[in-house]
Amino acid sequence: MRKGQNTRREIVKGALEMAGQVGLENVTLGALATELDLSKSGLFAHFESKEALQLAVLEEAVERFKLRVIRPALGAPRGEPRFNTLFDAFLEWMTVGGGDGRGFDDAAERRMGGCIFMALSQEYDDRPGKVRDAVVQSQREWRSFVSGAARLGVDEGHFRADLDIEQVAFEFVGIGMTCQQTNKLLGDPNAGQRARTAFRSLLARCRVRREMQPRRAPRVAGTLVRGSL
Amino acid sequence: MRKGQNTRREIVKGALEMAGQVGLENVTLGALATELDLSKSGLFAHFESKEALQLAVLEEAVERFKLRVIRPALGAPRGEPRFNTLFDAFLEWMTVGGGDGRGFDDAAERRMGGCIFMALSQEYDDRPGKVRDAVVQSQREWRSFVSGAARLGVDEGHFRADLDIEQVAFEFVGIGMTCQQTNKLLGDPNAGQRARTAFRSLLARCRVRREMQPRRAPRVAGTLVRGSL
DNA sequence: GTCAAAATTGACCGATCGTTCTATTTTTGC
DNA sequence: GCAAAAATAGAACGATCGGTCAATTTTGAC
Repeated sequence: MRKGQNTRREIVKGALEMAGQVGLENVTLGALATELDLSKSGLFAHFESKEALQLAVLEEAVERFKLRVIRPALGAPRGEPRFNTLFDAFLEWMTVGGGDGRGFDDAAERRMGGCIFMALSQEYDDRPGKVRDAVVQSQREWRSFVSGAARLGVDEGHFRADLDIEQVAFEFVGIGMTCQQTNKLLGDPNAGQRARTAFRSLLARCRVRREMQPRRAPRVAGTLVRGSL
Repeated sequence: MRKGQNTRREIVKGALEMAGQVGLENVTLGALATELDLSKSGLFAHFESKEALQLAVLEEAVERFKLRVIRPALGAPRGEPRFNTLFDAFLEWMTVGGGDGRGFDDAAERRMGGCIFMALSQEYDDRPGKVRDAVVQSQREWRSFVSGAARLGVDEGHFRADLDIEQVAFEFVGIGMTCQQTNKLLGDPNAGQRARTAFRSLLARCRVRREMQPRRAPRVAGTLVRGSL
């Protein structure tokens, strides 16, 4: 018997979309039921509590992120190529948003727009509970993946040996965050280009040395202090 | 007669603090009244609608931001010193959060923690209305101020003449955003240091040329393409 | 101290919140 | 096609939501 599992998925998908608009905490069982043509109790019967639904939504978001961002990166050769692919996929996720990856519903996709994890980071950074814990874990794992990709760049000899990979991850996600604000809130169509420019700069600092300190006399290759990134 | 004006301020301050925890949209008149030892109707009498209260809260946040970030920067000499001061003040705002600047209530200050505008950017990026419009305007003005500070750096001869000042602002705010997530959500005490390191890198790119393109043979000062930042 | 104006209260509105319970319908294994 | 199981519906719960209104208390200028 599996009809129930199917509707459960539909509920989670609908809740994820709604969460992108009003926030996960403000997804309402009644409104969700109305949108999905279900009775409120029929919907609720699939979860033991609203919190359980929220956790399911987060799980779905993580799955989509893996599908749309992590997997494409893993398909690229280790080192700089994978690092670049990771950023491209991340940027795509940030600007387009994460559809469910099975039969694109473009309209719904555009409507969702933007990275749900950024919203969740803000929504739960002061709200203790299981949902917050899950959000924290997802973001820790994401940073770890980014820094891991940078580490592979070092291992492959593409990046500097003394690269601070966590600093790279820090700046990497920062570019994505600004990009989202620039694109979605400020409505600047150049957000993607700005992000790519910033990433190119980050990439350059990963690759070479002696790029950090300002040089008053650029042609003279005198003693240069090694920067931390 | 002015007693009413005073309570109004108290209400707005309380609402701002509450907004930092649960989001501006979830600030509830009842809960706010309880916390301030007021009746719900007595509280509500000071505003024509909840939206008016929200706008007042946003206004208060903008005032605090000006007091804590903009003003210190304007007190520094134009150019690189002001640019540096701006970042320091911004970072302080991001990590400590914005108190009201009159008699520090440290407890309340720590409780608030973090930049309310980041939360608002997420909360309203998909929620049309006057509040969203006000949030957008505040963030546009903020970016404009940052890029203006960078422009002064160019004018003063501290920064490159061909500097893309909007790109600088883009990356500037990105550092702050990641810093907040790293500090508040992930609980990493090194977030501030990471942000400072990232800023030092950005600053270096503002100051000098020829830093963008990777060089396979660093010692050879061959033909170098000028990067956009 | 008086008295009008301002500030605040408390009761109440319909709507909706998450949740529970008991039917009723639909699906599925046989 | 039948019975058991699963899925859905409907009504109702107390609580709270934003908002209104008449009544009351507090305030401030004279």
